[in-house]
Amino acid sequence: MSEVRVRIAPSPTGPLHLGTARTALFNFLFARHTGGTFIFRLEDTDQARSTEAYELDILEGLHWLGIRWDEGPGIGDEPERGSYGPYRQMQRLERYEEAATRLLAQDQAYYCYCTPGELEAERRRQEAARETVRYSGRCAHLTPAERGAFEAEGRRPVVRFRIPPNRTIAFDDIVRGHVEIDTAALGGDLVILRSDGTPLYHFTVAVDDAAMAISHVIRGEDHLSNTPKHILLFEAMGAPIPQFAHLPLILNPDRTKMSKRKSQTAVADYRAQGFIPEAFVNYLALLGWSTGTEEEVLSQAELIERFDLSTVNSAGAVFDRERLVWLNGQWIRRLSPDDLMDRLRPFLQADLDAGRIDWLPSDEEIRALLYVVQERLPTLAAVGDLIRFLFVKNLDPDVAAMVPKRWDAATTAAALSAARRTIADVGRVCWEADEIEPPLRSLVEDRRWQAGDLFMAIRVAVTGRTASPPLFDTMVALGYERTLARLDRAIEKLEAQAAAAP
RNA sequence: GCCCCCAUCGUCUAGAGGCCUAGGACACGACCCUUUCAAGGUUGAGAUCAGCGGUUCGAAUCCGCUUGGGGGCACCA
Repeated sequence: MSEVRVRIAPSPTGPLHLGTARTALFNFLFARHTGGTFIFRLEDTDQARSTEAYELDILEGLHWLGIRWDEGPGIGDEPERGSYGPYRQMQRLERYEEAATRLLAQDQAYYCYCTPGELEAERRRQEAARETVRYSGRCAHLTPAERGAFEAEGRRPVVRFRIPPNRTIAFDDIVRGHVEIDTAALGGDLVILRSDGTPLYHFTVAVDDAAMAISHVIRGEDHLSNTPKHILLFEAMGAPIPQFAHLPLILNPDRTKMSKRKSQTAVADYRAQGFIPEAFVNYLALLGWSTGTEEEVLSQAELIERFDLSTVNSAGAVFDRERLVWLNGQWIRRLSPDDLMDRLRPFLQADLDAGRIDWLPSDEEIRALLYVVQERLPTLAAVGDLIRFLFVKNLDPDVAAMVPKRWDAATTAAALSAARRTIADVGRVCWEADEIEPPLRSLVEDRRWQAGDLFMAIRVAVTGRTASPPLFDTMVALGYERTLARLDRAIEKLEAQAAAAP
């Protein structure tokens, strides 16, 4: 078998899309598994919609996911790599022109002078007559005189590639098996060069895949019906035909092709929401493929080792955010403390910028909290919800939340006062969770309280919420002075409440 | 409209003719653990394998049809 060369060829007409990321990943996994070459090529011939910002978003997004290419553009100041370049189609225009010229010379392509208006009218008529919509081939056999007349009118021709009218194109798709499509269904002769001379997608794909010696074309199922056009172009250029593998589409919950209208499709958004690349890659790899075992949490290395294109599913897969969140939690729990700390910092900074906390916790403060926080994080962005109360100056605990069902405001105030004395005594000696808990438990026992009642009252007093990391660790993180101050403030509020409504 | 593809729990999937009274995971319920929230553990509910015909001693698995869904048919990619 010849060398494996695969490619991802996104178009910078939008931010990195989930589907592009998944296709890139499958190409990458296949290349790494087989020891082949993974190529990145930018399809930027749609000048009207392409932007540099999108290009950067795609480059950086794939990089963030840990998907590296062997050939393709560099990021930032990095130079382009690979000997089949350039890898930006706008820098390959002469090649398409040359290829088109060759096809014209061989009469496999011709100039077409139909205007967009004429084409539009033709299509309407076909639709009205319930005919198959296709280019009629009006310009397929113009005489030099006719061409001259059109030129004299000032018409600028497109170049069309001749699609044979009655041929069945067959290929063996790696994921779908044998596929046959009749050329009659292809819509007639294909425009390969616009009237301004720039090339169109189906043409550039075939020219570049041939020039870059692509061995396997791995892409979304939405290209399945277009494959015969590409095969015909490969044939016309005398290029070998690559193997095809059409991946199932990623779907909206209503099972239509995933779109930004109905789902969140930008990879950057997931990143901003605190998903980590390990989980994202893991999730994407398992959308439409599985190892065949019951393994679910897999690293990039494990995915590469197990990946097999021939066991990719053929049915579309609904994107399930809940499952992604679960995997994200799995991966967050596997991070080392230092790593987690580094990844959390930007999210805490964002909380500070948004005014949700009053100062940025120091590394020591974060480190002290890691072990209580790590198993509670579904996403990195959730860190604020978990520990925000530690980094605000003032807390205004809700009295109703503080008072357990069995108590009223006055008894809660009294209980907290007793607890405050106990805590104050402990803290002077040694401010550690193991030192705080026993005396509070004996207090509970002496007074015949329910442990949960007292602890909940303290929790709300000290954190302002009914759900928090473990209470004693939380108090340690808060510090002796601030814990007491918050208890005092809570007792004040409770007493005021008790006095107002006895 | 025409062409192509697809079809197992709500979702992602295992399943390559007997191992399937269909397994796992997410989500959901219960219980255990427990100071709350998580995490973890145990467990439950959840799929007449879209339907109908065939092939076969035997079908979720092979074939055909039907139905349903999706995708493609640009001087977009």
